[in-house]
Amino acid sequence: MTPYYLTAPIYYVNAKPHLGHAYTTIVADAMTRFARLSGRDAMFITGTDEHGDKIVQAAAKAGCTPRELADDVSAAFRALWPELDAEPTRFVRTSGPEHREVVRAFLQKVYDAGDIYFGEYGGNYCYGCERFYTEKELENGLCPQHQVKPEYISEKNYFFRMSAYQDRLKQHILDNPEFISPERYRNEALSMLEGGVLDDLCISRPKTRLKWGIELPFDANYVCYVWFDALLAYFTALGGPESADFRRFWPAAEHLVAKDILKPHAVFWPTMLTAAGLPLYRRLHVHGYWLSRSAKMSKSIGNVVPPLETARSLGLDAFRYFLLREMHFGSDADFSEEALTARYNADLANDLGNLFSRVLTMAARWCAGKVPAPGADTEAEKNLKISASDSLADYQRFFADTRFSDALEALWNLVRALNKYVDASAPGALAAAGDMERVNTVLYTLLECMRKIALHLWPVMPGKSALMLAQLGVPAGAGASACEPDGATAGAQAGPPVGAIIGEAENFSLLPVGAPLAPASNLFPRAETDKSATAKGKVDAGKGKAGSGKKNADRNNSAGTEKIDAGTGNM
RNA sequence: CGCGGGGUAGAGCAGUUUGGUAGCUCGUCGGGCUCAUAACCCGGAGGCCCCAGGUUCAAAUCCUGGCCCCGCAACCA
Repeated sequence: MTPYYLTAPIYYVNAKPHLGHAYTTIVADAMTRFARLSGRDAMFITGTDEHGDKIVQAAAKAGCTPRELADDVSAAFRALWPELDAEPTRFVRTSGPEHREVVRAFLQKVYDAGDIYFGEYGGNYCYGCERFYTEKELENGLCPQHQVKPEYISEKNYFFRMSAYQDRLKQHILDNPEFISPERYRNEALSMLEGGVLDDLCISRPKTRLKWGIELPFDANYVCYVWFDALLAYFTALGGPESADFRRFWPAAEHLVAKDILKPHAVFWPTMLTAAGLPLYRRLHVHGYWLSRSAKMSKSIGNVVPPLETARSLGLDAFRYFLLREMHFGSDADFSEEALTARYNADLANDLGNLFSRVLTMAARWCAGKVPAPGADTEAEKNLKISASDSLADYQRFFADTRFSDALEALWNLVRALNKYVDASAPGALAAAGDMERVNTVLYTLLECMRKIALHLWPVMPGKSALMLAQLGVPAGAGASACEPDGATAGAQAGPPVGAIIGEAENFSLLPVGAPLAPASNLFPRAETDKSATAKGKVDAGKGKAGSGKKNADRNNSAGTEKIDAGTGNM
């Protein structure tokens, strides 16, 4: 099996997780699940980055030690992922002993190679902020935080000879168009390497100023700069550069990050690897920000979206679907409850949920609740299968290229085509006319396509995917080609078997005839909005159209949007 | 002239690489259907594709010059 190694960031523990962290981790989880469906031996890691000045400051503010803060926040991150159905294979903490040894060995290696030197750095230092400021950052020569004049101090430090690798890195990016993607971030990275602008990187902090870090192996008076430490967590997760896992997975390494940490990943990290004589990662995937009320989320504006509460409002799977569907990977996107609800109703309730509902009801009525044996295909089936093949192939191609929104849109082309197919083939009329062979053919075609949809959605909505498959009579832990009675994969890593989508876009006879079907389905109950509540209030009027905007006080005022218990979709 | 991204129907976006009747989702208006979650299906309305020049038989797309919005700008994770 081809290996696949995906890293989500190891998150900085200076603050609790927010929507952005949730998004990155869910994307990583979805990519990993997709890699498994595609037949790869996939590993996905994340963790927490716990050293540095900011942690010391945050701890002081919280009235605890850096260790206590790190333990606390790291645990919060770790506990969140299962709540989001994100299942990292491993979770690394940079304050752990294994990581310290990986970092020290790496530092020593680069030091021995002659790429770390002792030098002097001078600059405007603000004691209040405990950091240096550049001339441009100062406001009228004063620290923007404290409005005091910074002191010019110079300090002896260790520097990594990063500038020496600038040209080689630039050439690598030019020679490998997929090394950094999407393209806009590749351009950003290239612009960081233009015209000899790259400085050497200061990689030490004197202990007089900072003690919370990893001690340099060649000078006990200094600790390591956090980024030089943090990036190596990607090694620690594999057991260090001497391990068997490293040899197997590192050549397949892909990183997933948000745009704010582009530079460390696109510039620091590859130059570090080169200096240590190690191969570079394969790819770097960079995504944008979730905006809240069209602005970057920030505590001071007060528009931070809490991930877990939001995820629960319409159900975790709907939340994951929304994140992957709404944001075009790489660009920023706006988050709002309204958009989430709109997406939920339009895509999940109306299109997909209702498709399951109507088809399973028909199967219960006319096929005795079992998968019927199809007759010969007519033009309608042939055309539908051609378009289904296209949709599935597009989905797979886009998903593999991190174009999740395009992928889901392609899959929904199939969902909509199935709804149209129901209308066009009018199974009700066929049944009334006694043409049961046609009814069976139509329903088998629908059910088989629905199974493909459910299977392909597993990376995005693992819970609902399993439920959909169960409603279609596909045993848990079985996929496509599947339906073999081994059930080996069921258990800890429940879900379709590795490689389950291979061949799915071409073969339309994979659903076993005679399998028991759920008698009804209510996967995504419609979420009520103010408007639909109003419309509902005047159903009896006959027309069903909400023409007047009449207000229904009871319905509208209490909660606005009704919350749905999404834990169990019934079947 | 620091760097990058963006400005396309009421909203959100795609299309720009490889010029050729401007497309998708939501919303809106009208119709149909009943297997279904007031859903689904069909059809309509709605756009000087930021502005001004230029190249071309032809420009949302290529070129030049503006205007506006958003990020980033280097010991910040």
